[in-house]
Amino acid sequence: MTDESFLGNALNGIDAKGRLSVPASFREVLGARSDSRALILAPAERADCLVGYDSSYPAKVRAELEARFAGDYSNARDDHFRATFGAAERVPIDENGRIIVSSAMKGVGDFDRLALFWGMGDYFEVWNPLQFVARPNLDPRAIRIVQRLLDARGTA
Amino acid sequence: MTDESFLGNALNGIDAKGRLSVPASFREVLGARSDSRALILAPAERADCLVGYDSSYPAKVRAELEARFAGDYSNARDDHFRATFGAAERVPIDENGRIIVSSAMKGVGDFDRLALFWGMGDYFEVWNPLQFVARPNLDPRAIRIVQRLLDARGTA
DNA sequence: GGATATTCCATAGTTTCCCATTGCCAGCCC
DNA sequence: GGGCTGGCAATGGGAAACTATGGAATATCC
Repeated sequence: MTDESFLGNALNGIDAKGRLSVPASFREVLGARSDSRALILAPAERADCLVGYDSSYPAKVRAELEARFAGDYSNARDDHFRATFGAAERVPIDENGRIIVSSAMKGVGDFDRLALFWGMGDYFEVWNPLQFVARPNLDPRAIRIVQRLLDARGTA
Repeated sequence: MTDESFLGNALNGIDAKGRLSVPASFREVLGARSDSRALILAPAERADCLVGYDSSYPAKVRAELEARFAGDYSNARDDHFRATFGAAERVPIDENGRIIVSSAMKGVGDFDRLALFWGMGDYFEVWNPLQFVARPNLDPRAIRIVQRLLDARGTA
């Protein structure tokens, strides 16, 4: 079961083509959960970052939402589905373990040239590292870890 | 289970002949579900937009409606069936992945020159993007995504 | 015939694929 | 221990393939 949790973190570059390497350890977890050839990216609920799941996630959420809104034929139900599915993307992972970050997702996460992967157990987050370290109330040890990754890149 | 959920979005142009490209990712889902050479378009129940699904979906909708209106022999029930099935169209997808938006559907969705495809999991919606962003109570992140797409098209 | 629709081909901009390079870490030998 | 070596992870670049879209050519209808 330890295989199936997203742990740890990584700071990777986004190149001119929008390509971004998914950390090998996360790819392994993705493979253990469903299919390592793709992942799901979506805007996070409460922060300007992205969340990533394995590709079995949409089916799960669909079942969940359909149960929750059974018999509900309201606009609220529709808007909820809109926010859930239309704003998410299925992103294929190439032979080298990379994905391409669409411009839509770049906008949502306010990305520049770096992307920080952060394990969250059942899923993971992808941050602009500068937004991450600027976040108030976050554990200072976490911030120091990222600060060190940034320093190792030679980027202030 | 391959991915059979409609995820993500796309903003495509409607040309002078009423031609409209169906996003490749949606065509893939259509193919995985039934037939990628056609789709069903219908007026949405609660908004001035269209809903689209694969050709196997009407059967599912019928089952759903019959359950929802079981034992209901009202005019409302009949009107609902009229709106659902009579107003729907089976639209062929051409070699280049395009459909023709009939003038009837153009009226229903109040389309101009752009069409926004929006994934809803089990189906998808097609909007006039301006109507979409003007919609109250919709997740602001979804609206921002569309706003960015509109900006990328230049001020149209 | 004229207008409306349908099929076919052309193209520009991306995206995808493939291969090369770099750097890191582990293990190993001397 | 120091340095060699092999494997893997991350990244860069070029070329092929594909998407979205425009226009021309052909068919269809009144």
